[in-house]
Amino acid sequence: MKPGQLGQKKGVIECPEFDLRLTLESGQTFHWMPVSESNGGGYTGCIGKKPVLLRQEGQLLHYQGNEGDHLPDLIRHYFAFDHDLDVIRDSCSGHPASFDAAIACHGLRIMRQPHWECIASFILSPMKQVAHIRQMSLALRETFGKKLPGFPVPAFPEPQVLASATEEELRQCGLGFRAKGLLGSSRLIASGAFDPEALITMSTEEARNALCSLPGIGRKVANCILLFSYERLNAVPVDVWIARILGSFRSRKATPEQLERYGEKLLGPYAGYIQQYLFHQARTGKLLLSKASSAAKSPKKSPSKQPRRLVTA
DNA sequence: GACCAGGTGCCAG
DNA sequence: CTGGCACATGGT
Repeated sequence: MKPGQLGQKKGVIECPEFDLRLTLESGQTFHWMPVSESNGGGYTGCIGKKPVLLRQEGQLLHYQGNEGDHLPDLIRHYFAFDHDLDVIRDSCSGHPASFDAAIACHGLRIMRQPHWECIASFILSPMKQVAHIRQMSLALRETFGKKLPGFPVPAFPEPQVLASATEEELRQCGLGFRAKGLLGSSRLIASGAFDPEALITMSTEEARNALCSLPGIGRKVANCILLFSYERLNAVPVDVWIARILGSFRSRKATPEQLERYGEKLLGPYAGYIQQYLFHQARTGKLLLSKASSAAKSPKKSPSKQPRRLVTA
């Protein structure tokens, strides 16, 4: 393709019940770059290897990308416009706090992200805030990813590329102890010993076990990947936030796996979706978890673990 | 400066 | 099986 034509394909598609900003900033994907208002607003990023600029105006989504990338279908699939959000919202109408969160997060969709990109991104996630995961993932793209002419964000590097890097090179992207897991997982996939595509036809349980066999992936990260890349909409990743929330619904000192099963049961067939609504509300301070939190962490003192109360703002 | 972040792996009881 | 701890980094 000639350079002059890059990024010249424009169009618009309908996007009912969709909030682009909310979806891209909800902590399921990490590389989309906001465009300043003075430059027209919106976000630039890649859907797999295909770069695109997106701008939402009400129920319309304007896109700009490369000729021949079949962007409308790609976009609809990536953002899962086929998910029926009304059904999902109503699936938790029996649980007030969840229902409130679902209404507040109207238009937040669980995406279908490319498998490897999602696996790698969540290997970066342990003990990091969303903003930091974003930094690391962008650093990997800048350092190892393929540049996409006319667009600021490079593609996510293939497993083969990361597999041939050194752990030290990965650490220079700010990964810290996560570099080892990412390198190990890259190698297993690059060598063919692990095939992300094979999980598609597995049961959720089998797929989770497969993911947990990769270095740097435990149950929480596996559930994120299942939810955000393999359409397992009932998968419940139990992180610190969800543990607090579910713990306040139920009781303190349940194991993460107990909380996960409790969440699956409480939140229903779309538990992963509802979990994401609760996660977003809690993380953005719209679910108030009462402040007894810092007291529960003093190393030596008696562990007076009071349950944190959950209140809707 | 302490505290916390979309946890995992490993080792001792 | 459970509890405890090291592991890196960057922002409040």
